[in-house]
Amino acid sequence: MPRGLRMRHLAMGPPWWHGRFHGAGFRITIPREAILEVLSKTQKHLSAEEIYLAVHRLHPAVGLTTVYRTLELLVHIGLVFKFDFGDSRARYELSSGPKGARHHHHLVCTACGRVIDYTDFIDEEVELLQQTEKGLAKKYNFKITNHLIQFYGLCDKCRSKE
Amino acid sequence: MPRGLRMRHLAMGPPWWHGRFHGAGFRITIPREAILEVLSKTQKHLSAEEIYLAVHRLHPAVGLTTVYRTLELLVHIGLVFKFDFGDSRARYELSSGPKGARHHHHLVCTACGRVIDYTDFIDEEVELLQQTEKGLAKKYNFKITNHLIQFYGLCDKCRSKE
DNA sequence: ATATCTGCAAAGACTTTGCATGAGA
DNA sequence: TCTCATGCAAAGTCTTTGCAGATAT
Repeated sequence: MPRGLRMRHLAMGPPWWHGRFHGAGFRITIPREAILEVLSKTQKHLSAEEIYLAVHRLHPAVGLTTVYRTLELLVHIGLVFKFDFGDSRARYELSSGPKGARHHHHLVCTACGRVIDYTDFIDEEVELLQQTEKGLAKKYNFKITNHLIQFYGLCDKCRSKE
Repeated sequence: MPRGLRMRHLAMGPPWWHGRFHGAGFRITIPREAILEVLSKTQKHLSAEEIYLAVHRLHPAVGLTTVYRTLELLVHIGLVFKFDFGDSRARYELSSGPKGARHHHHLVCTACGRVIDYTDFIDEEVELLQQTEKGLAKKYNFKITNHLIQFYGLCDKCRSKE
């Protein structure tokens, strides 16, 4: 693979996440870049296989195993969050963009599995969560790094079917 | 199987959850009673296999398949909540006791997998959540039935190892 | 009486591991 | 150059399904 693809990044400075890799002693490779690129260009909650298929279109040599291993790594270093929406396969999302944007939570329909991202009330939530985190961290001597909030119920379509 | 076991329940009136079964057209059977009994007597977050083993001690004839099917049913009718703590097996908890007690959330250590139940700050959380639920229900026309909150981080033991 | 439920065995789905080859720093 | 990363194939683990026999109401 020629360096062309990577030159595109270099032309606008190294991608913001390179530091995270080097800092932790990991290498920057084509599959890793491709997976991050796929994740950064979607708003969906992709499964490992969906990521594999998308990456595979750009770089057919990349295998599913590498996708799994890379996702595990990305979750480990905090670049990616792994979700379980109850459809028995893991879903992945970039934990934050270059600007730390896009913080949101999920609304999951227990009938059809649809997942809606919402950012409403996030400010109030975040405020309460930060207080809670502080209190919990102190009481249980826990170093809290993340949180998960999901609401479950019936979406409008499934509601009307009942 | 003689009716002795069930007489014990009848002697103190039918268990509180019988109505939930009959109302939904499901039958009350030994395996179902045994599974609910196991769940009601633990504070742990049991996996399907752990539940199976516990049930199996009381009723060796009950199989793992039935445990899975029963848990699915219990989750469906809202008696049990299914969790994912990241150890790639589902965990189950009674969603509430006879008195609706024990509402709590979880603190998950991402290093060792330990899960701590906490009830601190629950009141404030619940208040905020109810407002949020109301707002979300309206905006997205969702009928919200449940929520999930988990905090992730390092527990005290894993913290000191780093 | 009869629609449900159960247990066993087998299949299914997602994810992980072993190992030789290939590639980043 | 020398680890670290990858791909393929195979294995592993949890969970679901098919079906005949058993059971609750």
